[in-house]
Amino acid sequence: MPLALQPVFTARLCPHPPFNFEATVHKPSHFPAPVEAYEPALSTGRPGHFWQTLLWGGQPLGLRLVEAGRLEAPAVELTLFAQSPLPNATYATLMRELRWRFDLDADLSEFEKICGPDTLLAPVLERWRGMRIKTGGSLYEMLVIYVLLQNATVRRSVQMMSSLLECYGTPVAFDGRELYGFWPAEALAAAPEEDLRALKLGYRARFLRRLSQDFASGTVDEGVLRGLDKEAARRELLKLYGIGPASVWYLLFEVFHHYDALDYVSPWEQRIYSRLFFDEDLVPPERILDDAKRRWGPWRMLAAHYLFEDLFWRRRNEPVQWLEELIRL
DNA sequence: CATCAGGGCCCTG
DNA sequence: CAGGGCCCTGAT
Repeated sequence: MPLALQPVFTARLCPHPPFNFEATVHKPSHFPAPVEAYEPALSTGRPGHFWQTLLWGGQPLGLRLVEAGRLEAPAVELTLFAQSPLPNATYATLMRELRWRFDLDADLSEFEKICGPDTLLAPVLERWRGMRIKTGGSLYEMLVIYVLLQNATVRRSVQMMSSLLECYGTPVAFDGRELYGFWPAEALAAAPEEDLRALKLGYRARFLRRLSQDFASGTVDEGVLRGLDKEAARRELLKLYGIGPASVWYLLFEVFHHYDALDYVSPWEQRIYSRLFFDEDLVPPERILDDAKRRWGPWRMLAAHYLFEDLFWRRRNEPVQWLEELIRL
């Protein structure tokens, strides 16, 4: 039986305009995991809805976001679900955390001014103006996801994530949704490596165990890392076991919000950027990086994110053949 | 039936 | 710094 959560707190969030709810809460390029759910706005007038679980202070919470205003007059209705009411201080901390995770205070005006006229970006900005980074989970949770992406196809990453959630996650029910709450780092830190290998994680079992142990023993401070500049953060993150340049690239952008974090391209993205930026099959990484730097400067990763997500939104309406071959779901 | 690479990274020489 | 090895899968 899933853990039943009740509404305990509501708030109206006002993002810095312009804001695009749909493009911020839902990233079609991400592999699906049963820790979140998204329902687009319906023609009946029902606004867009987003749900996710949130492990906070050791207990699983539910979060619901509903679009309540867009672009220049943005607003989001937020509801928190829990087993029982939480202290007001916790709500305040959570609101700050969520403003960060959904990048609600970002000022995109310079980005739009400088990059808006760019021939590649202009049509995309037209469609997705106000899109932000979304940090789907805590640093620990995002590290788990990035480890599962390593040297695996999308299908395999999805399988590994499901196995882990079924084994170590907490099923919760709120607002008519059933999702999994993430496990605490302690849970995997204590798990024997054979147990993890039984979930077909392969050599990633060792990475996840070591990372979980490091987080359980409190040797990593996400707050401190958020305060570092990009290069300092990169150096620190590379020290994490099982985390190399490809994972750090994702981290610096998605988790630490460095809009210029396009300093590395891994093979999969190389193929996609080659098509998007040059309409070619495979362009050398250096050329991709140089071109992005020249076009978008300090906003190059944010710009790449816009192009990338736009592609995956387009794919929903009609399959993009070359992309389908790369995804192999 | 083999062999190979896939949204890497560690470790060794 | 280069290169072998690593888990598991689906493609060839």
